[in-house]
Amino acid sequence: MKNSTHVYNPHVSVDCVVFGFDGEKLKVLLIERTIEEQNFSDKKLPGSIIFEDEDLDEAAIRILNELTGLKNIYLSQFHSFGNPQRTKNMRDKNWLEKLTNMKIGRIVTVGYVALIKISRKIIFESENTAANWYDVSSLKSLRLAFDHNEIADTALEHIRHKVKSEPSMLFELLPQKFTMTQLRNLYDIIMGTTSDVRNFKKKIMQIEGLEQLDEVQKDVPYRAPRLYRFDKKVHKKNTRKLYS
Amino acid sequence: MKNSTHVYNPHVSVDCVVFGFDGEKLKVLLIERTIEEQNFSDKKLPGSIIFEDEDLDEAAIRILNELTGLKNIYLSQFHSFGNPQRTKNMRDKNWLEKLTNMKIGRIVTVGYVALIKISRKIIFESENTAANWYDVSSLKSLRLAFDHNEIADTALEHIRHKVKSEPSMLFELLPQKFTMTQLRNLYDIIMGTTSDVRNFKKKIMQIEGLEQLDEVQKDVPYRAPRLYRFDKKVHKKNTRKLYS
DNA sequence: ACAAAAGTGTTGCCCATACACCCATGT
DNA sequence: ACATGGGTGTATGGGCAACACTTTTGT
Repeated sequence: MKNSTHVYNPHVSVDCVVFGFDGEKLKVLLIERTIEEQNFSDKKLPGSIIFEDEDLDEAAIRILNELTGLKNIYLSQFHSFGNPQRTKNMRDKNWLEKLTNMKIGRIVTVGYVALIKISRKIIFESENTAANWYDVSSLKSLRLAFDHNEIADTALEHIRHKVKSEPSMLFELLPQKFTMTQLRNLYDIIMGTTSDVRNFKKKIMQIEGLEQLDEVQKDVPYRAPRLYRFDKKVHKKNTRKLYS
Repeated sequence: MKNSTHVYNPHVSVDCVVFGFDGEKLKVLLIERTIEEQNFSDKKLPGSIIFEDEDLDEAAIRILNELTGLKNIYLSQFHSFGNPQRTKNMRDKNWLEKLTNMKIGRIVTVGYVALIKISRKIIFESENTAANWYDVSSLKSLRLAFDHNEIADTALEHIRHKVKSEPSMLFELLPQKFTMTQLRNLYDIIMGTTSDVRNFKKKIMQIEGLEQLDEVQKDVPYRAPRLYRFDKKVHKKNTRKLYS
């Protein structure tokens, strides 16, 4: 603090790791980045430098809204990344400076996890950005821009922990009506487990607000599975002092 | 991103919530802030704007080292705070600008929890700062500078969660040799529980590396309690795939 | 002897796990 | 009829919670 010549203010950005679930695989939303001069293309996490009068949560909400058109997305800040080297790669740096019309020295980024229902058809083509879902399992073979591989890995760790203390967050990834198998698959993919069918059902049905419907899935070439839904309001009402 | 006139770079700081335990109470380390012109005095968390080429973790290490002279302190980043209003209070703003000799618009801060053994005698008088331990329970009646009450509360929440998944972090707060009662008190204060003496011992003794010594505490006016110690190396060696 | 805190085991209960067979549907 | 995945119940063991009396030491 005393030697203010050492003090420096970086840019601050928010990066979002957006998870989705297609019924079988866990997905991440990545933005296609093309650098035409170099005939080069890769992927990055959605993110943006924060605006002048914007809170961090607000910035995350804005980024997701610009990208998907959706509001009321489940968001959870998980970690901040400030390694001075993280924006030093020349390709990344040039790309950023061209995009923002600013000289970029250093960026500290705040990481957010977002969970969205992949079922909602979303317009992923805002002006100059294209986004696509990628299997989480394919992440290790993708070289994302900046330190986005590290950020995505940390995000995965984060939701793993969070599912344990707050399993109801799983329903943010499922459509309004879903089958028990989908729910169990989702749980197992995130947690890296292989749950027993019967035991899983017993345990998960303890969650307030999760209820079995008198309805089955249509158009399946085998015995139609029953559908379930999750009522957030019922859940919140009856889940006050839980999460011991 | 498209409207770069909205983009703005704030300062980035790291604030540390330093916890200690004196055998009975959980303590936080607060810095005395005096504004002589106004004959005013209050407290704040230790923190600093990050240096130009410094990672966030490094900044936290530096802050704690400048404050206590210690190295190898347990550190854990827990949340970032970026509300644009958080540095808008005039008293805080003037104080900051005088201290840093810079115009301060906005500060995004990254919060760290630090755990230290209160037993080590520490020099808390670095040049112009004085720091003292305060009971965590007294926090709600103290009006800290900036949004430091909120930061401290979030830090407490954080260690509460963390103790559950990683109870060995409790030993960071205890002296090298400690009694079972101290350990249990510490656990109960953090978790807000009142554990049964026998059950607690059974459970906690499952931790690898925690061992009972053939030694008792001296100079107590009642039956001398036995001492325990925690061996970090033994713990790490035998605790690979745990924390399910 | 008394005050103050330390130390120590057993039991019952509940929850988590393990496990196998029949059912419904489409081809 | 067969292939595919859906759906269901019970028995067992381990871990957690409840619980009370004796020991040590200083005054």
